Amino acid sequence: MGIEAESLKGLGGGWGVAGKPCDSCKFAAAAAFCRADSAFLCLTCDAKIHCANKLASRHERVWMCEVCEQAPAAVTCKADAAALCFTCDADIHSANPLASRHERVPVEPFYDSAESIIKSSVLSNFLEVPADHNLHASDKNNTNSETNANHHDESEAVSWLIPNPNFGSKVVEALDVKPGDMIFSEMDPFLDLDCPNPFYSAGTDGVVPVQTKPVSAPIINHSTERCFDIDFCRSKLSAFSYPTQSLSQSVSSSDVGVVPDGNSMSDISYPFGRNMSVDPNVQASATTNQAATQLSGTDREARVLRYREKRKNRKFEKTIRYASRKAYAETRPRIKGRFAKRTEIESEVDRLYNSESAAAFISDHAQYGVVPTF
DNA sequence: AACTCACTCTCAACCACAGCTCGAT
DNA sequence: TTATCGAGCTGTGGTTGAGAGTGAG
Repeated sequence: MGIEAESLKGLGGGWGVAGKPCDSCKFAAAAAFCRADSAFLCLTCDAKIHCANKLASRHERVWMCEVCEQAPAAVTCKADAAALCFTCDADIHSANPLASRHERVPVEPFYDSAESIIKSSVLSNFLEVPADHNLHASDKNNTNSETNANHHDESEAVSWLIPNPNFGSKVVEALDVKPGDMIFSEMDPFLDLDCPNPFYSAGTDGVVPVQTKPVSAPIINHSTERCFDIDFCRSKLSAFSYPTQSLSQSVSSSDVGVVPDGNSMSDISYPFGRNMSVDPNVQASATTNQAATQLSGTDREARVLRYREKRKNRKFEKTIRYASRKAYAETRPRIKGRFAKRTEIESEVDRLYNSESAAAFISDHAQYGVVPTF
């Protein structure tokens, strides 16, 4: 079981929600749960305790839930590449039919020290994926589209995950991502997962799915055309068993009805390091409102999960909605690639077969059963 | 540096028709 | 209220040609 770089960032309360404190040192955030000791341990304490003797080193340990960081992970979702506790698993994968189809396997315990596993995982990630930071600094001539795509994706993920505004902006800056590269409208389609998918909503034979009318999401702000139509409050993740502190934060930020001014919807969407305004007054007001508009860790987490979900399922290749039409199209006669009337084909065949040259050709090659091409 | 030419690549348009939608009866 | 009919619309794939992009001279 590898630990993704993203999840590593999340260690220690990456969602803005304080992770469960280590039962040993009571200081650092717990990173693993020891079943034998029934204890939550940080990396240091885990290494200290479970490397002390051979018996301790055989204790089964599992990672903390990557979402809530409050409970030991119980399952690993392959689609999300995340280890989740029972609560988060139930909440996330009951959110929509698509999510419920995610393949999940029981989390596998580990026996080495958590720290060494993370180090080796980081090393493998480093070797596996070209280091973007170094890449951008040293190899700006690399125009490989795939690399750029990965670069962009990681930049997106960073923009979602970085809890500290300054840090976030620095990372984005370090990744050499221009503000224009992170236009919200580009990502927006991947955020709103609540639109019904005709492929999954179809209860018929699947050849021609029943198309349901799209359900329009509630509009948050009617006063501006630039309002993005996203209702983060619908996230079922708010039902997580977070400490009341984080819950109240979530409620206060989402339920007080803070009406963003002008472009501030994008401020909500990118609460950290996304304020492109150069007007100091606007900056000041934005800073003042940031506490109110800043999404809680729960909301951000929900958004990231939605984004990941949509990103995994987006398809750039052509999708066939009607297999029967495809079958007909493939068998349909053509003339220079265009569909042709069957009568035209028949007359064309007649013309070919009735011409003198064709008759001579056929008589010469009669034993081969030549099929005319059009 | 600016221009022309040849070549490559991308993408919209075209076609017929089965099957779906929806209003009229 | 339900069933039927028909007009109109949609989507399907291979080929083509226009236009954009690129490199050499």
